[in-house]
Amino acid sequence: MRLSTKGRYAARLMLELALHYGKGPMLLRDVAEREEISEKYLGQLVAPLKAAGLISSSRGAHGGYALANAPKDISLCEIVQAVEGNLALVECVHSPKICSRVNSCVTRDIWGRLSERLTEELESISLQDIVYQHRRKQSAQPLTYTI
Amino acid sequence: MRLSTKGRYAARLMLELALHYGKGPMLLRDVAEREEISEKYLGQLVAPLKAAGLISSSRGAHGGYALANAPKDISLCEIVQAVEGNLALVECVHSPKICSRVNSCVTRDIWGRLSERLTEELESISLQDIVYQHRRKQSAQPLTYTI
DNA sequence: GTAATCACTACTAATTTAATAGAATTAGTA
DNA sequence: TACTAATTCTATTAAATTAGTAGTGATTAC
Repeated sequence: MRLSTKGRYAARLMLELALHYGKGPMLLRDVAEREEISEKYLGQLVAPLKAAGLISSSRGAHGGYALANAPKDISLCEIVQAVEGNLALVECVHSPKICSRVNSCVTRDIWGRLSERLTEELESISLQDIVYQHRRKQSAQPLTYTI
Repeated sequence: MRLSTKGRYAARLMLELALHYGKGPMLLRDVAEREEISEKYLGQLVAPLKAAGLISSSRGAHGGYALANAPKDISLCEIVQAVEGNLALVECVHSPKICSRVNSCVTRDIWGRLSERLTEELESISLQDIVYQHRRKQSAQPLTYTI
């Protein structure tokens, strides 16, 4: 029950855009370098994020990507959902037709409620929260070199 | 971020054993028939469940499987964990060594806390709870044939 | 001793994941 | 207009995972 790289990388991509918020579009190349993720692979993740209205892009020279809204108005849930699809822990929760047992299957109900709880948790975390936690953690980090 | 058939089938297998609790060992063949799951595949799931101390088995004629403890004393968390391994949403939470960024990566902290919340939710659901909900649902079910 | 049952191991087809590669499109600027 | 920098789109692929199937061996009740 692991989150794939899509969701994980999308979260890191969005964090970089949030850290750059208000400073114009950010190059995908820079995001890729800072997060040590393949630029080409990130290139595939921005499409669904844009389709979901979470980021905007400008092409050509001096182009790049920027958050479509303020960090406080973007939830982690939206980010993960954009790249991973619905967050149901089992497929039958969203696609009842795939199983003939849905009407009698109590485990489906349980997985459904758990999926809702998980979604609520993800909704409660905003990109702004992640920025705060990142800044706090950065300032607590020891330097990686000695003077 | 889906639960695999291992976790889902294990939950259904354990529910059948719980419904049969106190009536001696239950044949895997009967579990397979009632739940419409391949008996051979279920045969692979019982090994980790037994290793985790959740079920006991008796071999030979009149053998079968039974819960090792009362349904109220077995949590859904134990069942899923037995067959799926640890419930971390991302691998680096339990295996920090696989990524050099763990010390500075704030998203790892977030996935870690979410994994904990999910684990708590699963711990709060006992097999007895599932039996209750199953019985309630069964009695509310309309008959599948008309008189 | 034989039939019934669990136990163990090996194999496999299909799907998903995690990319890589390259051509096409768009926009700013000299 | 031509050039360059950037996103956008589509195809391909190697590796890993999933969801089984198959067969043989070990154990026990009768």
